[in-house]
Amino acid sequence: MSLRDIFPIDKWDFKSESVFTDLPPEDIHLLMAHKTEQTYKKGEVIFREGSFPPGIFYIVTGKVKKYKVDKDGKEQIIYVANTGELIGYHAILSEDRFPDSAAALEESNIAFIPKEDFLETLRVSEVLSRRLLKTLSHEFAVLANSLTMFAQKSIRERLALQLIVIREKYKVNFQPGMPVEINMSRDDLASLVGTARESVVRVLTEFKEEGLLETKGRKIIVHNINRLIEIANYK
Amino acid sequence: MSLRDIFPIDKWDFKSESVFTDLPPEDIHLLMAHKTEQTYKKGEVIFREGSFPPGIFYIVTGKVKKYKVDKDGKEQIIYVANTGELIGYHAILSEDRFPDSAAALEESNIAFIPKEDFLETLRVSEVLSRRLLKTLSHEFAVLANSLTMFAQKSIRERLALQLIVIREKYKVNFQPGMPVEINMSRDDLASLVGTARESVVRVLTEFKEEGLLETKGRKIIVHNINRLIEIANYK
DNA sequence: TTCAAAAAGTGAGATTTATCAATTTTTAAA
DNA sequence: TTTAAAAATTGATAAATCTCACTTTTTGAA
Repeated sequence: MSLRDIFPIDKWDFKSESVFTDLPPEDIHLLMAHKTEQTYKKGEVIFREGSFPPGIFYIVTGKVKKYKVDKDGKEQIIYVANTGELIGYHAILSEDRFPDSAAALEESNIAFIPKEDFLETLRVSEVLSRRLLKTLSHEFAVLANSLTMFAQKSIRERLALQLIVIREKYKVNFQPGMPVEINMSRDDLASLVGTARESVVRVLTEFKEEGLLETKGRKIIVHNINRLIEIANYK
Repeated sequence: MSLRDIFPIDKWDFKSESVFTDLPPEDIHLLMAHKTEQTYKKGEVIFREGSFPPGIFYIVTGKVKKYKVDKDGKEQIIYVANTGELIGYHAILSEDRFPDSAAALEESNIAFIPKEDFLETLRVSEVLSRRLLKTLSHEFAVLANSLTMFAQKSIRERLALQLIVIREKYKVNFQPGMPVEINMSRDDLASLVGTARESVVRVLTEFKEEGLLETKGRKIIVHNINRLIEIANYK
């Protein structure tokens, strides 16, 4: 039984399908004409909110947090993008600055595609344009869900929900029955859940005491996802 | 001096410019070929989350709340759409059900455009397609801001911010110096701020005592928007 | 205009969450 | 391996917010 059967993961994940699905080879070629690939170390910033976008980024491998920093320096993670996802296109499409920052959550391989190539491909490719419209409107649904979660759910509920969602992203070479290790700092988890680090730790302790998960160092291994789904209290 | 000079209202409002700006007359004609117009009474539902989208809606006059209802029946307003805005297109573009519900906040005149006409216009009109991409990516920035607000700001800050944002939407035939009356139920305000009605009332009372605003029945008239901006504590 | 229903407002107490100040554990560089 | 720095954890207390029960005011239909 897949998670998808018991939890609507698509409502919390941007990537229902890749932006490049069904993209004709010639479009891909045009898009990739001047791409450059670069490795970002854990914590390294890929782009910063408020700066002008030089192009878009494709996550070849790794994970990236998209976040905002408020005037007091407090960080809020908007979304965690995974291998195969495109980032940084909102700024170019809206003809504005980056609305958020992006940093590698782990060592990541990221391809850079110059703005000109992206816009040119968009101009000629109806498929790309259509796919971006689909992606962006799906993202709207995901953000609307997140927004409602932050506005209405308790920290316990939010942490349960985010553990379910983030766990999916830590499934690499996953085989059924194989344990999934969530390897995320408590500070990042707190920023994802929208709370203080101490509160995350306390609820994690509760979950441990209830036998829902175990920790190995900073790593979290979920044992009872069904119960987490119940706690998340999501219709 | 306009609000725009002292507060980044665009970061909180979807409508930086209309989706129909620069749309060639022939595209408009195609889009409007089978449009029907209908009046919705205050509170009347326009579409409901989870149902399949028959088309898109254009607000000719009036205001519409886009909201989600959670399993306990609690309502969360995602966004308040105003005269001139298009709603309901996310579901069609994402080939999914409506991600949220929409209801009239006041008596509203709303045009319905069948799905087929919208998709056909999108197929032939590069301008429409491009404009929707721009609109959707701007919406992303707005929702990311809202999300951060819910996750990190106090109720006092959130209410101050939403009063600034919502007040703009109640400027009809506005002349400088003319008072703007925000005519919104405390329940809707609470749903917009993500809190309980009582908390909204209490903070409104504080604001009144501090001389920032007055109320006339349910109507709110802001007197000191600069101070509200300070309280909102937004960079 | 009247008046009943709906909405707004108030108070007290309970609950949740944040903050601060530690202590313990983990991580990664030498 | 060792070990210092970083990260995680814990406890106590303060602050914010919610909930419930109630009163007052407003609204809109008759």
